[in-house]
Amino acid sequence: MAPANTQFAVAVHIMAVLGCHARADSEPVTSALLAQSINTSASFVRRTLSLLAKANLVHTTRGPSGSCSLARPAQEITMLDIYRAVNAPKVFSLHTYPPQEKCSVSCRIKYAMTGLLDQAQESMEESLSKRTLSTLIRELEDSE
Amino acid sequence: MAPANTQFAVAVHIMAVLGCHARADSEPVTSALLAQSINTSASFVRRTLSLLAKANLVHTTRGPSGSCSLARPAQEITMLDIYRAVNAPKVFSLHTYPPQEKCSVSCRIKYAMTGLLDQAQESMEESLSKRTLSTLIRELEDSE
DNA sequence: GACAATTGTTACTTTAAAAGTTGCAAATAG
DNA sequence: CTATTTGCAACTTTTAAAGTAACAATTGTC
Repeated sequence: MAPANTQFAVAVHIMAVLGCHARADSEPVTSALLAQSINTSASFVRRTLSLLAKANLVHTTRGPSGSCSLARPAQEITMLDIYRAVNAPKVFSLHTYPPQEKCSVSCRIKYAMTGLLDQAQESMEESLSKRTLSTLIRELEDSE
Repeated sequence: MAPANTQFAVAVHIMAVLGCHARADSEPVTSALLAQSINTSASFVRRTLSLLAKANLVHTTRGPSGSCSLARPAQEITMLDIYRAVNAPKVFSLHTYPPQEKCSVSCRIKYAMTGLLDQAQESMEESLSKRTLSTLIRELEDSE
């Protein structure tokens, strides 16, 4: 596959696995284990994983017995936190054609649309901010 | 340029030009004129234009003196109407890796995430539904 | 009816972003 | 020292959107 922007979906998947294994006595979670769950390569997982680590959502340790775990409780992690961590692209892009001087619409449309697009983006982010990782994990478990 | 999904932005630009020229006694708007304003080819414009026509947002006529105009007043056209007309992609995509049978998270994550993503999509669409084309045009004019 | 000007549509090429891969550096437990 | 893990950077592949071109369909004008 290619351009479809599944970064966020992959990141949520990673976090869900970490959240489930945080319970107790679980075996340590490595990028190889995550890769199995997501059905992709460990290297690919690590790229996303390191973004999550930089955003202080997960804690990683290297070396033998190195592993990953949630940096804080699942109920304190929102979907917006995850979205921001993987710096997913904005919902919409403006077209970048140079404005045509002669046309007043052409010259001002970019400015006028910015407000519109920012508002749509904000609505979407607010929706994400209302769901926590723990809620998602509960839903996963309830569907057993 | 390439993958960035500016379809929606282009469609709004088209609609804004049509809205501004709807005022009175304006010269008829052709795809060539729109192309000038957007700084792209007439052919590219027509592709988006015909989507807008199919969604009954614009009215087009062929032949000499053929042109385009809004199919209804700008205050009765929302940004969501335009978004839907150009069938822009969803905000998020799920990753399509086949689930790993052994892993319960892997098997159920897709289902659990659908609700989350749908909700985010809906929030964004609701935001778009609250803005009409006439509002955008007014903003364009106010920035003179 | 012939002609010209416009939209509609399809097929094609180009481009850029994301997916996916590889290799190795950095860290660390034993 | 060695083995095992994450971190990171460079590279190739894939895919969907951007952009182009050509022509069919429509229709006003003469």
